[in-house]
Amino acid sequence: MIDMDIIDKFTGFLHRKDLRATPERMIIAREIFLTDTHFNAEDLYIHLHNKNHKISRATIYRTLELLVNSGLIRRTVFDHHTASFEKYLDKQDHGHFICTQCGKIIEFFDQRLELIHQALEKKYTVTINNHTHQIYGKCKDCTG
Amino acid sequence: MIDMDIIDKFTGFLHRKDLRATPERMIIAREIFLTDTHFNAEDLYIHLHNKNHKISRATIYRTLELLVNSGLIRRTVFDHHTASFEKYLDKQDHGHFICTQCGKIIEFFDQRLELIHQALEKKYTVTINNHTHQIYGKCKDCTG
DNA sequence: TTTAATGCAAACGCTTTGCAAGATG
DNA sequence: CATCTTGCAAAGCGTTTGCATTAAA
Repeated sequence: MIDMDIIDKFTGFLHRKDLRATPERMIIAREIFLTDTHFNAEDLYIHLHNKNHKISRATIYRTLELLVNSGLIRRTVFDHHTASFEKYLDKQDHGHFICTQCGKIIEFFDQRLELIHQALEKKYTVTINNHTHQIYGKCKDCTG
Repeated sequence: MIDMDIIDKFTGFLHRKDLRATPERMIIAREIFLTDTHFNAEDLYIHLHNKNHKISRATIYRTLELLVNSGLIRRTVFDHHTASFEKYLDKQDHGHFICTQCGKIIEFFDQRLELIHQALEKKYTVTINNHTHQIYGKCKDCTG
């Protein structure tokens, strides 16, 4: 089960850091890994409360940070205000196309990006840790 | 004079939109185009007050929005909170490398990005309006 | 039983906005 | 003189934090 895998990885991370596997953390991790969308903290808060999991916003924010640090989810800021999160386990690096009309997000991948990064590291003698590549425009349905 | 050019373009934009070329707007536009760095609203506020231009933050935010809409400056959100701005007249499209240690920003350009965008437009039938490409890591001086 | 996590509500930081006073075309 | 813009202060919004209470190991 993929779920189990994720829960295991998260508890492993928590133990290594001497942190506790609380019910709240487990619920949050499980719910995130049952869905496959981009979401923000408030989405998650509402989703959890709809499922009768009364977890505070504070705990959600704190747990999202842990999940980011563990590498299990990725945080992206698409525009100003509101950070977006997505599951990131065993997922290949990708950019995002965001439709400015309907909000749809398309994940895209292009190997040439890797070449651009390599060239950059070489040219400026820098070390790359992470990156974000966001493209804004109109999707197929919203053009016209 | 490049300056004059920018002031002209801005007033042209304002007139087209039936907006007024107030002293505050002219001062802000001039100061932005006298410098060549990335800056945020607060930087600009302080800079203006150091030069004894007592312009309110509200007006700065409102004018920055106009300048973005006119295409004369570009707005980028590097990480959460605080939007960054840069002069964008006659400037080629570029990405940003941001050193997570010292904050230095390197602008980089790679023609292959254009190819990636073309492929994306074709593959998903989308229209691209703009994009941001940010790379985080350590610069030459901060590695080690 | 020690140390960490939760929830609450208040604080935060950047940005936006309502409104009265003032300036522009 | 009609309309737009300014400055102020207050509100907005997402996020973080201090603190007392509760719970994990």
